[in-house]
Amino acid sequence: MPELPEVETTRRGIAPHLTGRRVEGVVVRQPRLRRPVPPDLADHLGGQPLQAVDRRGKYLLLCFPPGELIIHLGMSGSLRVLQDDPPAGPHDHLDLRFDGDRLLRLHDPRRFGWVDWQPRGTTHPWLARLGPEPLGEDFHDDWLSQQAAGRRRAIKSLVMDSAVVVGVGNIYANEALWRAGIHPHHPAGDLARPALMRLVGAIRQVLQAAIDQGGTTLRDFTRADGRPGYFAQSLAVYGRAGQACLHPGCDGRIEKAVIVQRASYFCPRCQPPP
DNA sequence: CTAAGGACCTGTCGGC
DNA sequence: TGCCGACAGGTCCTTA
Repeated sequence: MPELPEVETTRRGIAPHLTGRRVEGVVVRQPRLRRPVPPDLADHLGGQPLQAVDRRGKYLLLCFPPGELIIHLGMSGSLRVLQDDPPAGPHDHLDLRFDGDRLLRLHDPRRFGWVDWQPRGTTHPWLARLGPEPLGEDFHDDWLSQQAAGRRRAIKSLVMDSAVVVGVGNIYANEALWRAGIHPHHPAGDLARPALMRLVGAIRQVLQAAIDQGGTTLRDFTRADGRPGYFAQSLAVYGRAGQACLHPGCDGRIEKAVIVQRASYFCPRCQPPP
């Protein structure tokens, strides 16, 4: 479910309801997520005020004075802010109860998400390896060129590598490559500089547009307030196999192929094979 | 070092 | 209508 725009939408949805409030209780119903939920979460969080909700790539960071609670939503996770204490349903694995009867509830049917504690001043090993934020100033032409140089792997695989740039998942990788006119299977190291420049711009544009529209709702993604995101209607290639390419004047039809184990959609005319 | 494949889970959808 | 396999937004770890 969540790529960077969905995580950012979630962050913006929960932060205003919880920032400044203290944790009054922690309920773990299912500790077996992708990694085990730390058994001592309540010791870290109890009585602590939430200072901010930050995001790094697709990781949410709930910041408290002694450290940060890291939450990754995996494929199917979502967070909701609820009032009072409504009954938990299936797959409601974790609750954080805050003052004012606010409840932050983690729901994750596939349990690919995970939660961990990071003491203040330390960096979790998984966060330490992350590349630049796609919407930040450290993600630029020089960086992508340097990362692509000498690499034989498919460009789609490269931009989905979180050490290269964070937050570009399968949907938005497909969309950005279409916008940039690059075939997803093109060897990264063979791409000319102008193509890589277009790709940097396209990644930025597609992610920003998706954030502006509240993320993409496919199947079970809903925002923290329960409303859907609207970017799905803006998808140009993802899920559009067999349909007409949306580039003006192009008479191509979107094709689907599996590249590096993931569904890839592209226009064979706008994105010529290498 | 690089790149590909497997693993972790459940729910949904299409086809027979 | 019912069953079964394929597939789904992620990413770490192992293997070659």
